[in-house]
Amino acid sequence: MPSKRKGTSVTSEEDEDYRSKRDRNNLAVKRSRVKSKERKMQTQTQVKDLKIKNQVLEEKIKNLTKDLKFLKDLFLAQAQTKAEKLTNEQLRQLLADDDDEKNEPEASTSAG
Amino acid sequence: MPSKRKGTSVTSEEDEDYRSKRDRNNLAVKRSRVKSKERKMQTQTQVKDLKIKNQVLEEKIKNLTKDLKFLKDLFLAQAQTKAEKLTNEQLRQLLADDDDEKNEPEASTSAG
DNA sequence: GGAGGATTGCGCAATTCCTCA
DNA sequence: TTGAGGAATTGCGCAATCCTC
Repeated sequence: MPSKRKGTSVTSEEDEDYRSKRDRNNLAVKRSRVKSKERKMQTQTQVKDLKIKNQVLEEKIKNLTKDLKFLKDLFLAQAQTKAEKLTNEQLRQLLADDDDEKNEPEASTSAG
Repeated sequence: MPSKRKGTSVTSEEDEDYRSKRDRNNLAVKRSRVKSKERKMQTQTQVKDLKIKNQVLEEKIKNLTKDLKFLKDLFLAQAQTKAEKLTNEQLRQLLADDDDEKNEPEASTSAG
């Protein structure tokens, strides 16, 4: 726009440089903030999702535990009734509450 | 032109008001941003925690499922071997895969 | 080695939220 | 209930810094 020469030339040139630089930075700032906001929101929905998933898993565990207890009781009762070859001790070992363990229950007992 | 003077000079009074107001707001802004940053960080750790908890639950489910299968097989084999009063059909019902169900497995069958 | 976008702390101003007479 | 006044939040620009090519 201003085709100024010498005198103010350096200044106006610097001004233009400065301005365009600022403008570019302002755009960069906007981009950056949009991105930041997006990330923020997405971690929030992530929290929500994880909480839900968590509940589902808890529920599943509840059901599995219940089923397991049911089967254990059933099995125990039947075995007892039938007076299997397994001794009570063996049974107890076999059915030891392994719900809290991290390892395979089968490995915990080694019946000869 | 800034004509100061006059203790009650509107200008200087307004200036002071303005300044103190700005200063207060600047502090508020700082507080707000600190809080915001804290919240941000805490939801991030929350995500991390939830992910870990989730893994633990998954693992637990894996183990429970395995235990359940083990017991089912055991029970089934034994029942079969012993030729229980329960028919195969009844057994099948009783042991129907209820892992995916949301209801109590006991209710699904009414053995007489 | 420096140009240029990305981040970030900061202040301003507008707006929103909150409280209390 | 209302509305005035102050705190909190938010969009925005500046400048310093970080980061990368």
